[in-house]
Amino acid sequence: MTANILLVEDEPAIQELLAFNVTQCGFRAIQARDVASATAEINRALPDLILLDWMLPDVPGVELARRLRADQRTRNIPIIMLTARTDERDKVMGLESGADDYITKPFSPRELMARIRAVLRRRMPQMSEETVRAEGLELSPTTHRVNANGSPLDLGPTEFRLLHFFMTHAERVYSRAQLLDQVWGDHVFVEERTVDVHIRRLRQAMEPSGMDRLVQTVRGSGYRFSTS
Amino acid sequence: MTANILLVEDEPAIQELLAFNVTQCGFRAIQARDVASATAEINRALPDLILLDWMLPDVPGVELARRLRADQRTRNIPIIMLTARTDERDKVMGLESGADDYITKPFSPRELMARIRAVLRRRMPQMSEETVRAEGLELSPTTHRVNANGSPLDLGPTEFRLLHFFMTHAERVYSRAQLLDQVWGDHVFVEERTVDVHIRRLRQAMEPSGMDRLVQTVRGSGYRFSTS
DNA sequence: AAGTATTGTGACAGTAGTGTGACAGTTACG
DNA sequence: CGTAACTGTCACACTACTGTCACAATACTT
Repeated sequence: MTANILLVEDEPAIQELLAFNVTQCGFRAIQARDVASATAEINRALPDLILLDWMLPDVPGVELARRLRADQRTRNIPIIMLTARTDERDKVMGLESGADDYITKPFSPRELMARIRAVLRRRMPQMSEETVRAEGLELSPTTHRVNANGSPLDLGPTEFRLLHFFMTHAERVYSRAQLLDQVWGDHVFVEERTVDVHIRRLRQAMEPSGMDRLVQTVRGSGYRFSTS
Repeated sequence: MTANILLVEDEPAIQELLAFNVTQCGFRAIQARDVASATAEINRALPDLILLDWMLPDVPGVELARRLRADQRTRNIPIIMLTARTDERDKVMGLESGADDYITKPFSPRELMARIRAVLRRRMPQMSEETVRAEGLELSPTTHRVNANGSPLDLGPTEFRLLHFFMTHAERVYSRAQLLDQVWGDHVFVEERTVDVHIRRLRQAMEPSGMDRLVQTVRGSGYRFSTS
């Protein structure tokens, strides 16, 4: 997964530091010194994530963020704001402009990387519109249908999203909180045990085809979707 | 969650101030005046966070940070650098050495505490998620699975954490008290002999693959995970 | 060799974590 | 509207795990 990351920053020293760290982590760094060249780069090829400085020579970074959010094509590109100001109001403005996260200068490279990864991880699942297949299961996001060994599965909306998430994130264990974040959304206020109930409903729907064994409980940790 | 914080600072006045603030916030303060004693403290028991002064009598703080980052066992311990210098180059150097954050003297106690909490919050949830391998053993925290020469091991939650700790802290002997701190958590009230029982359960699970020999008893001291 | 300290082991009750059925409130849709 | 589907929550059942003990086995001391 070599994501393209667009760095918009005018100070050469910081620009260089960013590029160094980003490439170090296996991402591809695309550099821009101002909003004008950033826009050009975006038009050339959509990046997977934008690291955007607050202060830029031509137009404020927030303004670019707003523009990107207004455009259908760039709406879903995650943005991390890079700002020197620390007072709360600026932070809120940065977020309300559509940034997914922000980080204040001076920043620690480790923290920056952690946030980049977190944002990318959060974004990735919703980009996949392709049909997912695994172990006789076939889930198609576009037609909203699931097949288990040829016979259709009847799932509710939540169970569908849950199964879709599991199939695109197989093997890994997810805690109830993580599943709530990923499947329900990271803002909702729902009991963690609700996850259990939907897991059960998913298993119940998968039981006739014998596929329910794929949804596994990891006691003390959460759940896992696995073919073994 | 009373985290252990190691304070490495030579000036007695600041050392005291740090210790006061840290304990005030419910953390346990471990004090060291130089790199030598800091290293000794780290070897005795791994702290959850290190507050590291830039200038120290024996070795520069950055050097200690680099060393800690190079060692497998201490790689994931968050470090906050404490520095009087404010010019940008020093900051970058401090961060590239692997510090998670830094704070310039003179600092406000509130800011210090905020950073400590932020770093801890960021660190705590993830216990080094990388797959650990040793001698035909393969433990993956993300999938929550253990393989011993290809065949899966069935471990309870505690045995899993115990093995994970051992594999990431191989060769070294740990007393029962230290194991309770590191694997159970430093707040729990549990008999020391309980460790013995879990060691036995771990060995029992590893026995079919012949891996139980890796968990060794050091009479009078504790246990050790070793490949020899 | 006996005596003492330390560790291994089996059993067991209590408990935390999970499965499950039922139900009321909500939304979707004809 | 009225009905059907879906959602979130609860109470209860059930299971696996935990911590502790008593006693056996072992290593060390004198």
